[in-house]
Amino acid sequence: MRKTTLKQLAHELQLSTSTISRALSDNYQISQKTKERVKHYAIERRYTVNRYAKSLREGNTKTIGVVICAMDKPFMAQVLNGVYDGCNEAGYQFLVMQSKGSFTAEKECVERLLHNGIDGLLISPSFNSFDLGYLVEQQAKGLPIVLFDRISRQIKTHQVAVDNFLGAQTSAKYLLDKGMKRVLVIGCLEEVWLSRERVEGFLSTMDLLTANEHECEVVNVDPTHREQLAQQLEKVFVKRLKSRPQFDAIFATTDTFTTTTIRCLNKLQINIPLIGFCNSELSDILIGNPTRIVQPAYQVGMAAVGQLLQLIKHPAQTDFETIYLPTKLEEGNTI
Amino acid sequence: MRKTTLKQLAHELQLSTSTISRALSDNYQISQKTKERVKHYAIERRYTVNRYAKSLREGNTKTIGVVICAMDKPFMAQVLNGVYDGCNEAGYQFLVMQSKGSFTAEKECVERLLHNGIDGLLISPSFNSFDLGYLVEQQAKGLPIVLFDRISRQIKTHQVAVDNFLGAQTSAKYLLDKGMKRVLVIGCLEEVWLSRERVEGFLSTMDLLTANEHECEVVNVDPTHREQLAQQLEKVFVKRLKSRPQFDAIFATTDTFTTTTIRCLNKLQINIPLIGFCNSELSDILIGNPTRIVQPAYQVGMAAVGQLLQLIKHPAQTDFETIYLPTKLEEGNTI
DNA sequence: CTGTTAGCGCGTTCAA
DNA sequence: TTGAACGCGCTAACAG
Repeated sequence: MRKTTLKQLAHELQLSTSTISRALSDNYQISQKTKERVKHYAIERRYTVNRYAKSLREGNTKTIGVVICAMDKPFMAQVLNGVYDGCNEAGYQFLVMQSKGSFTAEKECVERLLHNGIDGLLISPSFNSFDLGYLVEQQAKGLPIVLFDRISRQIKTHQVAVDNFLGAQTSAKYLLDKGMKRVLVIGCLEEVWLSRERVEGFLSTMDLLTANEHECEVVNVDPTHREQLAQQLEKVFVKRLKSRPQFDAIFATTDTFTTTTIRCLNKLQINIPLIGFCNSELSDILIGNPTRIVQPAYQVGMAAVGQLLQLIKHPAQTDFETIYLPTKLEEGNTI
Repeated sequence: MRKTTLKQLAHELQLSTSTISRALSDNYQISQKTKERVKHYAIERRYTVNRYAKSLREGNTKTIGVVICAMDKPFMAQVLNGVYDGCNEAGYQFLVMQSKGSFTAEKECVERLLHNGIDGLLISPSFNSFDLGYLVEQQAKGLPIVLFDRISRQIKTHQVAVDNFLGAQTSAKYLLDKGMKRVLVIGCLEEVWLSRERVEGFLSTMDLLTANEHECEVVNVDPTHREQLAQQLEKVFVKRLKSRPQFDAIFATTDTFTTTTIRCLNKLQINIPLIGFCNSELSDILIGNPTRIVQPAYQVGMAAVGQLLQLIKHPAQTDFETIYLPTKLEEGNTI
């Protein structure tokens, strides 16, 4: 199991380790002949550098840390897929940590990654992370950081997000085209930018295109616990939809809201058009076949890695950029 | 960004690096007083060991490699979640590589992990991997390997699988209880153990409980390309279900078969009870509300890590174990 | 109980 | 064009 080392190659070729090292890295000081001999032999002996020794020597790790809420949510799994490809292309690897939505856990994740040794950090702060001071602190110590998904103005750095505002506007336009202007909007209690932007984008278009004649209502729920969420929504639906159907459609502002809404509507036997954010592969075979707003998850991951690698390469960078990627509307057959 | 080192602590406390090292690892040779002084100061200076130096020195990496087909499939994402928790508990970390279903890519993944440095390998071979000789080879060189999900007799080691046979039997029993014995079974063309075991398990119970009076038919399709799969299934459904409904239900033997079946049935406007393997979080709100066979994905990941760590700890191990975890049946409301 | 020394594998001075 | 020597940060064998 012991891997071949430079020393062994050197011994076997009757050369010094430094010559081997230089030959393998195509150093100009080495003769063509020696280079070829060394390279050839290295392949034969299946030599590969010891990453740990190299990292120790060079002071980098060729590893980036990724902190997310949970990797078994479709959106995040797709993002990770993008991160994976982005890293591979560049010869990097990545370590994932899950905060499970806890701010404390999130800080611990970063701590552990730091302890582990990373060249940069990719993070989607949990919706409970109001104070990103701990990130600013690490940044000041020299850690390259890129925020994605849930971005924030608290920290000056590259960021990658989905254009939630535009996505929501598109949804509103879509509904209005179908003649629907009485919409029940499922928003979020917390100060979650994601949901808020979507509510605002939606209403802005509604206001503009209907000259304020829309009859939308925003319901804010607490997304923290899955079961509680279902209960909250059920209550809302019973009250607003069951007796007198005063709404043309529902707009769900997050993936979880969309799927939980389907669950509740189905349970309550309520039939009402639904449009909502949804990134599952199965979004086209969900009950009621809702119209979906799909986020470019893979591209988010890709772009975020790109930004981070660039930041690692140019640490002195001070001109930061926030990339907004567009969503895609996938029509269901009920609206 | 430069982290505190043993040397710095040593200098600042007027001790030698070895004393610091020993104190921090609670070596018995160090006096209580010194230990406390050192530990206290280390915390104050926010010292953490350099994993790379430690690994280089100790010859291990505290990292395990994981090779899977794709991490954005619900089942695998859930497995990874289990792997994550299992690793974290033990102070290990893991590196994921995706084979995307290609045998060549799979071998390259292992190669890259090896190059990177891992203490052990967790792998779910792709359904195109007929020859696991390359794994046996690495095992012979001393690499601890654990197979999960798609297990194989080609390699003697710990393995973790889902009890596919039993799960399929349960499905058959479930259908028979409902009086359904004319079942269209969607199986797999390739020699994929997963699907085959499920077909066999299903038929075995059908044979037993109906004394061969069942009227099942097994259709084998090629799962390689998603779109082709849909076309194949559509053809099958048009031929067998559209004109004369000679079947009571469909049994889909993989997650992909289940969801693609739903897609096709929906498109063709065919209404027939469906039971199938499905591990998505959204399986309860799929069109037609099929009955699902859910695999204990998280537990598979957990158990596999457990096995691997044990193997890493006791490399001489020769008494191997294959763990079979039970599936769970979740009733839909249409069967 | 503590310090000195050596070496894990590598890349990079400095010397030849 | 090549080699010797050093040190990245750490642990362990060997001294005292």
